[in-house]
Amino acid sequence: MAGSESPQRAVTRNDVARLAGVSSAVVSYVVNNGPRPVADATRARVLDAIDKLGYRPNAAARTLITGRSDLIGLVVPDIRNPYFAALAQAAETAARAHGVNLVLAQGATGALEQLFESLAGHQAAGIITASLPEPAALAVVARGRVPLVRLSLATPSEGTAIWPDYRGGARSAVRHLVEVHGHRRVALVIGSDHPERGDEPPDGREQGWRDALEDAGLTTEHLVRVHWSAAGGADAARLLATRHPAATAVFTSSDQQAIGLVSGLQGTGRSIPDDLALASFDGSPEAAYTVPALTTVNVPLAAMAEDAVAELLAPTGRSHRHETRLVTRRSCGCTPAA
Amino acid sequence: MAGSESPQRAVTRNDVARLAGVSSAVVSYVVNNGPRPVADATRARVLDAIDKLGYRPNAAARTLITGRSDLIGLVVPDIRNPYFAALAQAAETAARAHGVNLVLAQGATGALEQLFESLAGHQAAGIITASLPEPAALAVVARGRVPLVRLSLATPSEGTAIWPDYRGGARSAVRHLVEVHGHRRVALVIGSDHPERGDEPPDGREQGWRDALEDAGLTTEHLVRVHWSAAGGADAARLLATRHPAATAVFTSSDQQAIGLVSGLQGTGRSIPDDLALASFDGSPEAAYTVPALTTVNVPLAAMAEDAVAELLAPTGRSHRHETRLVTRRSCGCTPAA
DNA sequence: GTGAAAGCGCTAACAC
DNA sequence: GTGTTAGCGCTTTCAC
Repeated sequence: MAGSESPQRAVTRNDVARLAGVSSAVVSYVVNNGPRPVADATRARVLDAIDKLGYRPNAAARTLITGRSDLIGLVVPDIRNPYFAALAQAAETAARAHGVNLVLAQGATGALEQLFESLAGHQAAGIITASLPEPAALAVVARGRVPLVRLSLATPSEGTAIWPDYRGGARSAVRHLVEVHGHRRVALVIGSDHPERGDEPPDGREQGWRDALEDAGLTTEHLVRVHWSAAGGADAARLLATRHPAATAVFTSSDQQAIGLVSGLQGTGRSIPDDLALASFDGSPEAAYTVPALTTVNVPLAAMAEDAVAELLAPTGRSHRHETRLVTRRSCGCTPAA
Repeated sequence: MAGSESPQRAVTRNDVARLAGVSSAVVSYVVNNGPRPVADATRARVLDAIDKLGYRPNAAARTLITGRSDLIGLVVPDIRNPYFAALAQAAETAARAHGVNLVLAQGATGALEQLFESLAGHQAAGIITASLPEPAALAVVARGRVPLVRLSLATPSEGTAIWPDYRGGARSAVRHLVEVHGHRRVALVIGSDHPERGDEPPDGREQGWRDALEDAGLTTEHLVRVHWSAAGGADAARLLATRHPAATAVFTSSDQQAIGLVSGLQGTGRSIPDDLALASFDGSPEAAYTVPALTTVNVPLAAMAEDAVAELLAPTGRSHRHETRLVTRRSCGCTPAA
């Protein structure tokens, strides 16, 4: 349909060299812009041959010799979770901008060793993980000398970490509920991977909630622990009704929980924001389209992902925190901007 | 902290062979379970050496010689879109089950050539795309002999396709609005990548809506064309109010549009399902947590993704359609199950 | 500014 | 059942 090339064998660098009348080394210099200079005329001939032949470098051969591929791994617990989807889109964009490919892997703590093993076997340039790796998984990347950065995980662990200011963000949301809307009893719906065990390492959101309440001389008694998911939020709606009916406002640790909470409130006769003011954490895009729209703490995922990729490609070993920003919408009682 | 291995040079197959007292070929036979048999005792020695040394096969070397890597590409327009996030999670799960890694790429028609070029350079075992490739991109994979399957794209194109029964699914949803809830004027909110141009190739959802209405002897005059997104759905809310105020029910071509529509209806005095019954298409998880919960046509993404991966790994060239299933919730006027 | 050549780690004939 | 060996396509050192 297109031409008459013989597609039997892949075009190699030698074919290009032959057509351009140069050695294969020169083709390499041209393709990689170095490490040796090439005369302009020669370069043009090579480029021309590459084009004519439809030559495409073999990534495996390059990786084999350099010992480093243009792959980086991204590990998230579940890509369906909109927060991780947003994180993945940010990571893919950043990776692409740096000319590297993202290998997507889903997995939770305890199931990461295999994943890391596979990524290391590919000589991945690095791994970004939003799942907290277990020690065995950490050992794998250490042995393979694969740089690792924890993205969006404030929990202390080895390696570099890039995370949002969970504590400050939570504090600003709760402070908003207290100072702007006058709430005195603000509940916390805190996320957990295992709500029944309740042994999560704290990431600052709970502390931020305490900070804001203590700053205002209020008590921090209304706390409910559920999954991070929308289903968890629906659970929280029930728990709040039975255990903390006096709370007039609530801060949820994820937008998904907020969505589930709103859903779970249906048919209970309580509505948001009139009977219960709501602010959450994440800043996911859908927060603008819920009913009512969510007031939420925006996490700068694009900047964080960019930092994570840059860190992998040129490790500095410096962990750092990113500032968050409160976005007010209807759910806290704010009226839409005119 | 862990041991005292010398992590300077990577452990190779030769190191394993030496420790196990066999040749490197035998190590290969053990690692790959073939192509030649190995005595049990020898196998045990090799496995033991692998374990002791922490040997990990070099994927690049293997790819170089076999000409095929264990990578498959997944191309989606935007992973933040919950439909594609769900598709990606299904694809990742299926890929993992087959022992292959997923390279995530985001891109739309017109920007796929580079992406495919990169994937082909990695000797990807195949590419799953949910974005419709332009001819130039198609040429790349053809030249590189990379199997391609279009997932969730019914639009005619080259290669194999796996898609949901858009037409039948839409028809069943609209029929439900008509037959069960008695609606006579059912609007369609159809998605488009370029609503202003309106030159989308049809995928069956529009036809399914027509089918159901024509089956019932109703007119198909209420049609609005907007983006697939929640923002598009909010636009649709406005357009319906001004252009099609008589419609008493609406079928949206994506859950995101339904979410945006519900959001856009706020403050207009019309509520769902009482003033406007709503059914949509996708079956995304969040449809259960909107307010009201969405009646939607469920797309069997897990099965589709499994088929797509299987097709890449052992091409049959057979395109096929998957059945959908209507899930009724509050938005169409159905009451929750007792 | 260009070329020759030595591998990178692995697979799979092929020999025994 | 096991060992020997010839490359896969590329990068880069070292000559010229």
